[in-house]
Amino acid sequence: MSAPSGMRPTIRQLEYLIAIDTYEHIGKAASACFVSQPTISVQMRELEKHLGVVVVERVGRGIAITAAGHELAKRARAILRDTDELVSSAHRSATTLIGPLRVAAIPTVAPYLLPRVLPSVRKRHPQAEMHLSELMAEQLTAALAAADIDLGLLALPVSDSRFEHAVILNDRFLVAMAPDHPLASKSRIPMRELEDETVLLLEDGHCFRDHVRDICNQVGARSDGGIHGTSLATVCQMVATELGLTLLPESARAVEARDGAGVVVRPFSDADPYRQVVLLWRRNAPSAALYRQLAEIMAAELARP
Amino acid sequence: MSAPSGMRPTIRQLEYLIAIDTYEHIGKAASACFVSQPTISVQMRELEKHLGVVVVERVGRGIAITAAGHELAKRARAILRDTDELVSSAHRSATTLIGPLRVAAIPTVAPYLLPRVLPSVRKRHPQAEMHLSELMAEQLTAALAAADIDLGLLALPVSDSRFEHAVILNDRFLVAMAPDHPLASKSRIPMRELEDETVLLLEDGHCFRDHVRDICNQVGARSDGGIHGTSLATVCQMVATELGLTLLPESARAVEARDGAGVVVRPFSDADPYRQVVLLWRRNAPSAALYRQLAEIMAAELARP
DNA sequence: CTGATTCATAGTCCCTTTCTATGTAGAAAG
DNA sequence: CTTTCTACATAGAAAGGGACTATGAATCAG
Repeated sequence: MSAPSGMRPTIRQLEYLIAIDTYEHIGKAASACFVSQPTISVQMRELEKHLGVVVVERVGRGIAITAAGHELAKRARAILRDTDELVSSAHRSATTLIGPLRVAAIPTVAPYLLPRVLPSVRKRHPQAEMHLSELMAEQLTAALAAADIDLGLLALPVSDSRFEHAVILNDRFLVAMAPDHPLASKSRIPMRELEDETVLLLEDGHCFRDHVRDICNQVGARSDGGIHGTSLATVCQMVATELGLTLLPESARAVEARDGAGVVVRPFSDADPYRQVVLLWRRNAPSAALYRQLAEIMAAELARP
Repeated sequence: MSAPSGMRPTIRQLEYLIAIDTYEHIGKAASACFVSQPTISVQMRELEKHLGVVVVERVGRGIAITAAGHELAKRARAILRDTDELVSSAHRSATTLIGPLRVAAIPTVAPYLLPRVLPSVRKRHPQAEMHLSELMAEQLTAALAAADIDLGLLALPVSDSRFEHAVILNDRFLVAMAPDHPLASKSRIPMRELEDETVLLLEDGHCFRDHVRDICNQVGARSDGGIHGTSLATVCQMVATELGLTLLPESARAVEARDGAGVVVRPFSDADPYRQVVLLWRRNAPSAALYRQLAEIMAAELARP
């Protein structure tokens, strides 16, 4: 395919050939190419040597292009046109995302935030095909580092100097419980009330699990039972069956604590824990500037209720 | 169209880009291109500078090609493919006529020999489009010298060192007369018998007119009357109406002295004058070798009755 | 922490391209 | 027929660019 090829002509030789075909006059062709007349002569000789075909024929005091030369010039024109298109395509992609944009989000973010931010992303980069995937934080950062994906949506902390991030949402934690739960009677819940409550967790590997357990450890809630849900949806179903309570990110409220889900949420009264959801990319990613723009678009989208 | 463009990438840069897109590894790309590793690095940096877009991104200890780079590589592949096609097209045209082959013949040759030789020419060069024209010797040689045409079919003599020719037919002169003419009773005619006959000529400018008049001058025939035909067909019609006799090239016999044309032809008994019909081209024409081949094909075609 | 791998950088060399100056051939003019 | 002009070819020199070697920096593995 891309052979070693010391045997391909030069772009410049093709330019000269086209100029000759256009003017049928070496001097004028040289002027048009902003080079001296011998330059054209020499390069055409060179081209003829490589191609094994005579392109220009001396006739009288001038020249004539051969039929073969004319045919080659026609092809050369097409090649240069394609080359110019390649160049302008490159310029376009300097300011616009091109090709598939591979985005991954952690499972506690994907179902709740992606549907809200994707439309505005598509609006900003309509021609950018998007590939979405759902990965837990650890695999997500590995994939990002290996350039298997371009962008990540996850929660802080992310400690890796190879990455750069922008916060797109401060996502409050809410207490989620069955409507009949004793605490449900209060509109705001003091943290201490969680003491002695059973807090249901996600299974291992979810960073949100760690967030929740940290809080539980602070207030002395039981969170080490053998009960783990594989997703927030599962955990909420368990909450609805009164197996215990849990914490939910506010972003999940509309989906998981919707009317009829059997789950109600309450904010804390004496604290305001939250997770920071960020857009993450490789620090030296070529489109880092565009990614920062994207983050702002997402944050703006999420800011309005 | 063919701008000065120090701004176009180099073919070689495109080759390197493709290699990188193929291997996603600078070292392997370098090996594939038979150059050292820094060569690829430097040229890619150069390409990126020109195009204003990042093509390769350092990731870990290796590299990844950007979406933009992949897109550019795709275009580059097409460009190189077209370039290779240009090269092989050039090689083809080194051994085969390409593009329009512009052929002119003098009026006393065109109607009689072109129909006989063209089929074999087409057979030899099926893809060569042919442009035919009819020009008298003087304009024909001028057009050939100016490269307005590629080949000429005419009769010797041609004295111009810029040209080269090959004889394709020795074309005997025959006496043409009305069937009732006194000389028609003889199967072969002594030249002297033309003395005191009126020989009809073509109008000025036809080389065949000169050939005929030379012969007339030798034997003392009257050929300076005010009667001139604009073509051999016209002259033959005049002969049929018994305005006089004329000489015809044997090649015209089948057409002009066909049964029912009112003209019969007889060879000379004591001489064998003829004209030499040649294929003519510019000595330094790139396809001179092919033209010589063509002449041989024509001669062979005309040799069989 | 050490060693290996991979790409980037620096400096040098050399080939290629291009230039200027000159030669040569054909065409037009006297 | 000679002169002169125009146009392209050639030769030699200068400049530029591409490629190489050697080395440095970063990452990952053991």
